[in-house]
Amino acid sequence: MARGERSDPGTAAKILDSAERLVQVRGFNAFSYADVAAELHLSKASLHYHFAGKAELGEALVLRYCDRFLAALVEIDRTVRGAPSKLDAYVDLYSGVIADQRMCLCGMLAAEYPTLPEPMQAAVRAFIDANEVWLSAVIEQGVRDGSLRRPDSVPDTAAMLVAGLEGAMLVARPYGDVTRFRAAVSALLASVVVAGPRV
Amino acid sequence: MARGERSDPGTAAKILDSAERLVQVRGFNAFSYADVAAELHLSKASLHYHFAGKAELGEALVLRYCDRFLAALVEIDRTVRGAPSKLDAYVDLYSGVIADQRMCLCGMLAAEYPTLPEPMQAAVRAFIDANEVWLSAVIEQGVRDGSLRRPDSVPDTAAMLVAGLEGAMLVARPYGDVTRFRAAVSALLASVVVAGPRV
DNA sequence: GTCTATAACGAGATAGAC
DNA sequence: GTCTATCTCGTTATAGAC
Repeated sequence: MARGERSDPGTAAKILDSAERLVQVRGFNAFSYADVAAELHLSKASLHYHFAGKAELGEALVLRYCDRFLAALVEIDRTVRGAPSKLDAYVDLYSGVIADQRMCLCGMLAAEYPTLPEPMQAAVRAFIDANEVWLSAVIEQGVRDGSLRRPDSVPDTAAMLVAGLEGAMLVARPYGDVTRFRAAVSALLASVVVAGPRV
Repeated sequence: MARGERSDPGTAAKILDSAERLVQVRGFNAFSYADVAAELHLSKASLHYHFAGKAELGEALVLRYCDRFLAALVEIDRTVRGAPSKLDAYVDLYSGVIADQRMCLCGMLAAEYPTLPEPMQAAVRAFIDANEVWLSAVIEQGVRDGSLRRPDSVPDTAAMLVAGLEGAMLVARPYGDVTRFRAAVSALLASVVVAGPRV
């Protein structure tokens, strides 16, 4: 179902799946073509056939990740009505990632940012920007209908939520479970949700 | 003035200073003995004289960082009275780090956590635990005297603040200035501080 | 305590056969 | 499209002179 992949879509997608997991767990600088090759029982040379170099693989990785994430946000807008429920659905996107012992791909890349090739850097910024734009719209909606409160301006509150979620994933990693993540996120949501029950 | 360093304290401290900066900017996996040696105009072999291997250097690095950070928390307790002012002083510790274009050392290491030698992993956990314990005490104090509100339980609110600050540093990195950091932190503080002016 | 020299290894990448 | 073989480079680490 992938949209515009060159050559054999099956193999390229498998390479992206493997590399994505490795980057989310270890980081872009701590994974290698050899790791992916071993996981897929391929040679390193085959990887170079599909992705010319690590920079190109990394760029494809982050572009696909952003596409999927933004598509999930569109899907939330399409299927969920209330602002607090939209926030819950948004948090669930992150919960699903950390449940796998992974870090958000773009959060990991933000840590490694100064070492990344420029196209990857640009994509990471675009991911963060898009998250803040989407959250700002949700906050606006919730403030209008009284379901959300904002401790500060709308964009600053959106920035707080992105930072809080990325940070909650980061800080939870050393403990290897979702408990720490849920603790921080519970307080974060409580600071913006007016009445409704928390998840 | 360093406390218990082996051999020449001057050189060892310089190595730690250089390595610390490199890890905070690039990450533990993306810096090398060669980088430190070049910066200090020393040979790689000299580094091995002071720190047997990268694992030992990394452990010394994170232990020194934790010592300093915890000492700064003790100093805040000694010199600052009100809970909101303590929070401001706490935030300033982070602001000083990001003003240098650095990530919190332990935040960076949390991202790289699965790839680290075990002694470094344990020190990262201890850093996070200590931060949450200290913040919990500040929140307790502020709730008692009415200067702070807590959106959730005390430990969960403490976890939110650690996550929010680490995440704010992480998310600000791609933009190379403190603006994004201040935005998220402004909203974060506003969600717990009852009345007083924000910094 | 610092150096040069080098070992031993793994990384990213390419050539060319099949 | 995948392979084996190889190249080149950077990495951590060690030996031994000064």
